[in-house]
Amino acid sequence: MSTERRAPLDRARVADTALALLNEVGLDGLTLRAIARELDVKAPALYWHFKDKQALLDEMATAMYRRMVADVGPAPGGTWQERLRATHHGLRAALLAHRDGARVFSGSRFTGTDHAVQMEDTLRVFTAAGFTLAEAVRATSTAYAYTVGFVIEEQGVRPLPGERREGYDLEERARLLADFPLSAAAGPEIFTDYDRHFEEGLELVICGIAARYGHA
Amino acid sequence: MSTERRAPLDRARVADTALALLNEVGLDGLTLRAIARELDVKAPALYWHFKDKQALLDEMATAMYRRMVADVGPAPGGTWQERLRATHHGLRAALLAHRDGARVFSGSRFTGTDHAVQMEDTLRVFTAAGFTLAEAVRATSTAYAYTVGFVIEEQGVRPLPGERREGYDLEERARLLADFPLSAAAGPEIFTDYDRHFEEGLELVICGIAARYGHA
DNA sequence: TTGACTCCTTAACGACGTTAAGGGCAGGCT
DNA sequence: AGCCTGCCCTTAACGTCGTTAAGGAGTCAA
Repeated sequence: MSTERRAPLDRARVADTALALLNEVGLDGLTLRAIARELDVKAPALYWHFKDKQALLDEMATAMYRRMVADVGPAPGGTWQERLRATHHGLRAALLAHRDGARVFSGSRFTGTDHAVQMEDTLRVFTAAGFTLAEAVRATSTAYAYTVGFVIEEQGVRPLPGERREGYDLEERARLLADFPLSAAAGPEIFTDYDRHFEEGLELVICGIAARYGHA
Repeated sequence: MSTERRAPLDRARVADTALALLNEVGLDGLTLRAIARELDVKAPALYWHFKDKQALLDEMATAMYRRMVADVGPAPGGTWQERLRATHHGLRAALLAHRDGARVFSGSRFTGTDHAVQMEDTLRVFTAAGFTLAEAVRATSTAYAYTVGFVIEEQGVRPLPGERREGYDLEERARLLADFPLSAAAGPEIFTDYDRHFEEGLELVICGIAARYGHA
């Protein structure tokens, strides 16, 4: 008989396990009992490490952000445009890495101040390029809102890359919107090719920042 | 004794009542039992009109959109910039009109095809201004993602205009981020004056569309 | 040996979304 | 008049959820 005792839980391991489970069951299926089962523990044990479920979701969001920062890396010597492209491609990838990732992320707040490292880096790149701090914050916040909004929409249609939620049949949509020819024709332009469309929208935002604040 | 019988429910009245209740209790408190109580009815009665709770939330989102369209009105003779400004100010106002409005809205899908009237109007304005359909969809979708993302963030901090969620004290934030001077100084630029900041971000998007697609 | 601290269990509570079964009331048919 | 059909709602209940209360097993220091 094995007398080995499981190593004690910690917040990071719980969050990682919960993120893995999220991909299988989705946010609605992500119950404390299911997470606990995955950790070989009973549900109330989680309350030793988190004050409530929201605190666990916050830790999950923080873990997602940390992973994104690790993938993107620190600010290199590039332009503010390259920086913005890199961070927001990374952010979208981090959100897409988990089913309902954007909903989890946008409904939570970071624990700790780790996220400030990246924020500081980015703001430094912008102010060094001649932006005022207010302009830099406007530019990055606008791009951030765009990315989060985009991925929320995207995951509403496509929970995980490759899957597709029911009720989004393009042909049926075209039939329903027969009286609205432009809207009907817009279907493929809205509901396909999210990678390219995200990129194009991000370029629109970047162009706008350059045009309005004049730091080409 | 009053033998008057309550008029039968219908989907619209249920959705309206639920939206009113939403402002008092928030999305987490918006239970079918509470909605039913407000309508002087028992919870299972709602299942006669909606197949499940999500269908009711979809109807609520549709009602929000309808109200926004009514406020904005049909496409006037203005430019595409004016059109974009009008619709997205209207959209933000509609989302802000209800606590957790953006979360309800972004998690739901419209019932029916009413929303296509406005979409068609907008796409017509853009194509008439010289945009290809693909450009028009990119432009409007980008602005849409921005607005939804912005208001989700906004309502995370400020559930209803005038209120402020706890845990967002600017002074405490500045103290925590003492090691990150730019991020610390960015606080007021992020967490105050949402009206003006939304407008500025929207102008960035509009500038980007004009610059990249060249239809001044 | 005792006591404190850490990390987890068992048991239970109230609330939730949802389903099953059926009842009252309207209107049209015989 | 009686009956049927369909609409709109009720009562009762099921299983699951987040969460709390109480306590137990293990570790380590005094």
